[in-house]
Formats: sequence, structure tokens, C-alpha cells
Amino acid sequence: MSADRLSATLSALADPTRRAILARLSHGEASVTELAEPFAMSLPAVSKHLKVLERAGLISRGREAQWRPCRLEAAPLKELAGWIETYRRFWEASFDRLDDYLREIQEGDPRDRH
Amino acid sequence: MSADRLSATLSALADPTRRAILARLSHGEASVTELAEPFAMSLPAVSKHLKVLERAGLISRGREAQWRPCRLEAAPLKELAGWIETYRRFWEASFDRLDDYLREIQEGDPRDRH
DNA sequence: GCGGTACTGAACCAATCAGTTATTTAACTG
DNA sequence: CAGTTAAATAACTGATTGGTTCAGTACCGC
Repeated sequence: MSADRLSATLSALADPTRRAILARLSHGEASVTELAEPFAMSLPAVSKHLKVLERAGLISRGREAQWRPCRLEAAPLKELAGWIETYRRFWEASFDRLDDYLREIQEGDPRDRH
Repeated sequence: MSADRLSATLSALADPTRRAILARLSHGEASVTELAEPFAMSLPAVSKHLKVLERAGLISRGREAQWRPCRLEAAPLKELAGWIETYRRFWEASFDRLDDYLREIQEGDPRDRH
């Protein structure tokens, strides 16, 4: 299902290998073999992870001779940060005040409506 | 793979149905049938989505007679916001300055570190 | 041109996912 | 008690995921 951008970003980020790759790229560009080095998996597996990240717009790839240097692209992360921001009030308030807030905006007992 | 909390949060959020459920819950508690109402899918399907959200800690469920009211739990969102925050500098700088920054922290040509 | 290095693509596999229908549990209602 | 409503569970299905191995493509250096 769901080919929307946010879903693509989130499911790309849902894998720890891919998050580690992004963390590595936050220190600068890297080739595929460099990115693969820390992982106990084959190169084609890493190549697939990179393709997922690329399709989500989280990385871009250049061409330098036989190397394909990857670099971080932050736009989808910005979008995600924007989405999550709409929930900030739910964790910023103290738990007691959040409780109050929830009770306040609540429409009432489920049995009462419909 | 990976049962770590962040991965669980992200893969739970990667589904638009589940994000819509969270959005609904941000307006207050709701029962399962209420949550299911906007979707063209069976009730068990929604029940499964709720289980995913619950295992990720994004919702909690109470008991009121035959209803099981769901409420939003923001802690995992807070954790996610914290994680994404480490990448903020990559989208906050103007693109040109980001380019400069990337080139600056880059170790050099991939060929040099073979 | 040949051999090595960097990477991608294709085919395959097991596990998980998102949905279905049918059944079951639990609680209220008359 | 019987009947109804709310929700979960079970069993099944098709699609997707994350990994593999093996082969192919592209570029460099000798």
C-alpha cells in the first residue's frame, strides 16, 4: 500500500542498518564498499538498502569512475520532523497536565455518541 | 529484524492507516469501532493495526465494559523527535552552506582511503 | 586487451505484513 | 436466560522484505 512520501521515509528509516548508513553519511560522503564495511552482510544486501534510501530521497548518488559516492539528503527528514512536531504538545506537558488536557478535549464516554 | 524501540516506532508509523489512527487519537480517546469507522477495511484489520501501535508503545488501551478505549502515548514520538534532531543541521543550513559544510567535513576522495 | 576492483541485477528463499472471513470471548440488555 | 454489541483470535492468502548466491557491467591500471 501507501506510496506517499512520509510512509516511504518512515519505512526506509525503520531499518537499523539503514539508519546506521545515514549516521555514517552524516560524517561525509562514502562509497558503497565503505558503507558496507561495518556490516556482516553481503554487498548486494547493502546495495539494496541504498536503493531503498535513494527511492525515499534520503540519499543521492554521484558517479566518480567506478565509485558511486553516496551523500545524505535531509529534505525527507525535515518533512518528518515537521510531521512529528504536531504531536509535541503530547510529550512536552507534564504527565498530569497531559492527563487533564486529554480529559478536557475528550468528547465524553464512547457510549454516549452514536 | 531488529526489535529495538526506534525501529518499532518507525515501522509502526510507516503505515498511513496507523498514522491516521494516531491523528484521530490526538483529539481524544476512542473505541476500536470509532477508530475503524473512517477506513474501508474490516474491524480485525484495524484491531491488528492497534496491536502494532500498542506494541510500539504509541497507544495504551483501557477497559470500560465491552469497550476498549485507546489513547495516544507520546513517549516513543518524543524519542523519535530526539533522534531526528541530530540531523537538524543538515536541513537548517541553506543548501549552499550545507554543500560547503559537507565538503569541509569530508575525508577526501574515496580513492585515497581505498 | 586482461585482470582486478566496484557495484548492480536476477533469481531464489524464508519470514513478515496487511488484509480477508469465520469463530470465540466478554459484557451489557431486555 | 437469549440476544446483541464490542472486540479479539485463528486460519488463511498474496504481496513485500531482507537476506542469499551467482552472474553481469563498468572502469581503472598494467
